[in-house]
Amino acid sequence: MDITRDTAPETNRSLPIALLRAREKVMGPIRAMLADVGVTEQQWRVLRVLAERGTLDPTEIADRSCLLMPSLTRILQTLTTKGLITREAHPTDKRRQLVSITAAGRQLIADNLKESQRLNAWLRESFGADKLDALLDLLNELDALDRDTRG
Amino acid sequence: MDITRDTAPETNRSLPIALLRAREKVMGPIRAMLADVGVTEQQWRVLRVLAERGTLDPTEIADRSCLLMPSLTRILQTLTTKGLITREAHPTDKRRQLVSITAAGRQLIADNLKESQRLNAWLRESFGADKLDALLDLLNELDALDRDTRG
DNA sequence: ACCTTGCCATTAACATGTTAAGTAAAATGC
DNA sequence: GCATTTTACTTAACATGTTAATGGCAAGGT
Repeated sequence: MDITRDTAPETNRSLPIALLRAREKVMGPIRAMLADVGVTEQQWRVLRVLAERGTLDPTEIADRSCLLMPSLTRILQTLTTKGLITREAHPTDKRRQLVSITAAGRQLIADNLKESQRLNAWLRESFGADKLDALLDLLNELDALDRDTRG
Repeated sequence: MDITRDTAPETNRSLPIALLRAREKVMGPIRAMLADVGVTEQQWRVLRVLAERGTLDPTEIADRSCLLMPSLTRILQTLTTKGLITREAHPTDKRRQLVSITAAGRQLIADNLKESQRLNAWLRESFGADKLDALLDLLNELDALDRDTRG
């Protein structure tokens, strides 16, 4: 009746679950901060990418912010309505768009940057800088698995 | 104009993004497998928990499968419709329910167990058992951050 | 020019994530 | 015993995740 030994590992040794819990731990405070200014975690990611890289087309935004195109389509609509981004047609390729962050968008980022950095600093201090770096290295290595085997 | 140096780290050094990418890397093949039998990743987690622990109330299922109650409510409805679980009233507490997996539910798990183990084995081999364990340790440690400081 | 192919973005349809509010029943306090 | 609070679950409303299909446009081949 008890099939525990035949199934996948317990939840704390299950990588998908462990990744989920860790992400929730890290994102909780950030979500709370962003909720106060009325943007979601995903919208924040898009704004950050645009602030860092400048004008981009949706495909590249999706890649850099880890969003699927259908989600991004809706998010860009929302951000446009909120006046945080602008969209214009690509000069030569009519399939594409060019998305830019507005002054209001940059202001929103500026307003939350310090708090965001505070949270990062707390994590680094409370978890340990060495462990945090080790964790990031392992995660990046995991993400690169298939790409490496092809090269 | 370039505010990169004043903002949070690049995406590959951003823990939330790194966790997201790593999770997608691990979950992709599992999702593909589950799609073939018509259950989602979350439904699979619920069935697994019920198979491992036996009859449970929704609150404990939510805790063990890392789902919020509103999501779980819908998932339990779906699984009931699919005939994979059954729900009965708690004998003494009328607020509660008791959820059990059906024979069909156990069969679904049995049918996918080997493939699931194959994917786990591939990950362990391809990423390295030592690294995988180190990663799980770090993730669990991160998840336990606040609890430790309170004790 | 024409046709095929591929790409960019959107839409559709369904499932889940997330927060807040609601409902019913149990536990608590006086 | 009754009012208050707490608990368990549900519902609502909106945003995103996910896969498949669609429409408009560009590129290549003939």
